[in-house]
Amino acid sequence: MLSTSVSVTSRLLSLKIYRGLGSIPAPLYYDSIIEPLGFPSNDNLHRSSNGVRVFDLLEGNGATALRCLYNMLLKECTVSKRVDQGKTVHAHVAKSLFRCEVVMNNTLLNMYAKCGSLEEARKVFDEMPQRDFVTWTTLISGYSQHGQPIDALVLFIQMLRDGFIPNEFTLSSVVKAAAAAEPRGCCGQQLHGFCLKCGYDLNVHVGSSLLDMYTRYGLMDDAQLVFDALESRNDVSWNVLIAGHARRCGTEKALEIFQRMLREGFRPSHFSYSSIFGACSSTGFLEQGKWVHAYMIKSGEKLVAFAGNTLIDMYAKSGSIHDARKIFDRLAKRDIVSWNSLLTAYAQHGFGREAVCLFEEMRKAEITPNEISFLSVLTACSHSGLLDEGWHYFELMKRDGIVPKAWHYVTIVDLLGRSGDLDRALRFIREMPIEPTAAIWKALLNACRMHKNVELGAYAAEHVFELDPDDPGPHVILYNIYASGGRWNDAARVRKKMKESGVKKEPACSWVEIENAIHMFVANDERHPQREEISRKWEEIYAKIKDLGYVPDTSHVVVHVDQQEREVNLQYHSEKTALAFALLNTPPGSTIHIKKNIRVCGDCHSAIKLVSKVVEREIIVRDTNRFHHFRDGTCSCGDYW
DNA sequence: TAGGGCTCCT
Repeated sequence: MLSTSVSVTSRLLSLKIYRGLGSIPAPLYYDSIIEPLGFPSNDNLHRSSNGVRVFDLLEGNGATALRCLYNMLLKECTVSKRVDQGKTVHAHVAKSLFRCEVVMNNTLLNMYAKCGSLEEARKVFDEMPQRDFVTWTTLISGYSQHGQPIDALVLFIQMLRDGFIPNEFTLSSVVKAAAAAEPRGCCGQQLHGFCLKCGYDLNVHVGSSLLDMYTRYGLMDDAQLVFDALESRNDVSWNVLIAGHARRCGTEKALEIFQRMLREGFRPSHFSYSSIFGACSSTGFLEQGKWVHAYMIKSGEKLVAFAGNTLIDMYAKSGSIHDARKIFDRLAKRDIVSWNSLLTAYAQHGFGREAVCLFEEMRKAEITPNEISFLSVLTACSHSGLLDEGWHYFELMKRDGIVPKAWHYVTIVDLLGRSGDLDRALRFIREMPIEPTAAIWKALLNACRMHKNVELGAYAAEHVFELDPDDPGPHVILYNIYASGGRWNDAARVRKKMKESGVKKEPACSWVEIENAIHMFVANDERHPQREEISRKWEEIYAKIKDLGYVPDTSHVVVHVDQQEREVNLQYHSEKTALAFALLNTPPGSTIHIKKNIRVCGDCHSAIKLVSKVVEREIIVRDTNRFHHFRDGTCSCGDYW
């Protein structure tokens, strides 16, 4: 028996499994193999990078050493997700005296499950002569962690039928599966009842899973109840609650829980920071986000990619593209998401040249761009009108073996549309190997609006209405195309159709953040306490920009009323009111940040360009698509958005 | 030998 084991060990070594696994540190050999066998500590052993010397020492107890070796190799394969090498170890285990051992098979099953090789894991499970509750739990968590929640739930029911008793490990995985399996079903609540009956509902692991499940269902009060009842809390339970509120745009609540977490003496991790920064960026709470960033620096937390990437996104989405770059430069170690975050930021701000430079820098650093990197650089090219560069990267992407997805095609249609070559854009749509999506037709529709092509615009709009009938945006764009061409009958028809189909234009609103407070404005707002001052300020600005040649473009008023009334209507658009308010309440010379829930209107765009010149200030407007940097009478979008 | 939180995307 002994000689067989040793010979398997030698064969493993001769198969270069050890070497193929890379650097298993020598102390690990000592801790896992040598010490349990009672060998004395040996400095040479610690320093040795050559496993052979270690195994020379093991000949005295082959079976135990071999079990340790298999466990250690499988652990290494699991951690480094090297399933191919795991299969080689599996082949040896299958021929060994351990092949029927439950624990050894559980380890193998775990290796496959963790690597996401669920078919292999299932095969091990099915072929096991004996199973225990760990066997069931391991496969359930494998399914749960790798996007097969229904399989996890089915297996859980089978487990119960076979008479196995689940424990806190099983339940935390199965609750996670329930949260992913259905948007808001009763299955999760039934499971909660089951956990309660088993006495696991207050356990920190099961409780955190339940808490997460309720936040995903949107049942925040239930989540809070679970959290309050937990018998103990750790950083994960706090982070789950913070992340839950952050995901649901409950930024203020997320910040409040974060502060409570600090008060109760828990140290935030990069998960906490990442959730907070993500929440601040999606809702535009820049000042609060900066405060948390400052706290992070003060507490000595290192800027790792995980939180740093969200911070890049936060600064970029708040309009501070230069701060986003600073964070990127300070990251000790960057991953692909770091590069993509900054690329995306440049794309959203219309910094096409910078995006192209960064993309090249990335390739020089031997980082392989993925489909998001290409999407970002293509979007940046289209937002800056870099037609040739855009084509170049589209071809490069295909050469690199990345199959373009619908959103890549959108950017190319946008790029061609922007250049004014609408026929080529249409030809491109007809020749693409995928079925055009609503977004692709929307890109063409938008180009038709820009270049005032009524016929093609109507054609593109028909496709959009068919594929995405509920989006009010395209109806408004088609209305504007007809209106700006003076075709009021057609425009009225679009309006009638909107009414009949129940599609409602989203009410426009703009907001500014001044000294930690968000001020929101809607068109013709009569209720604002400073409305008279705002109105006077705008009239003053209006007179100045008129002197510079501003002519109100009344085609942007989506109501067919007389010319004078249309001009008046235009002057009370929410972005103009927000701008007047910001001018009244911020120091001269400072940058003004405005956010809008829909696309900036064309007339406001022309007006804000001139305002930036008149007041000599930079004005940054974020709408649903992108950022506009207005400075000295021009906009970074080059009037195409 | 098994568990919970995970950033970038038209």
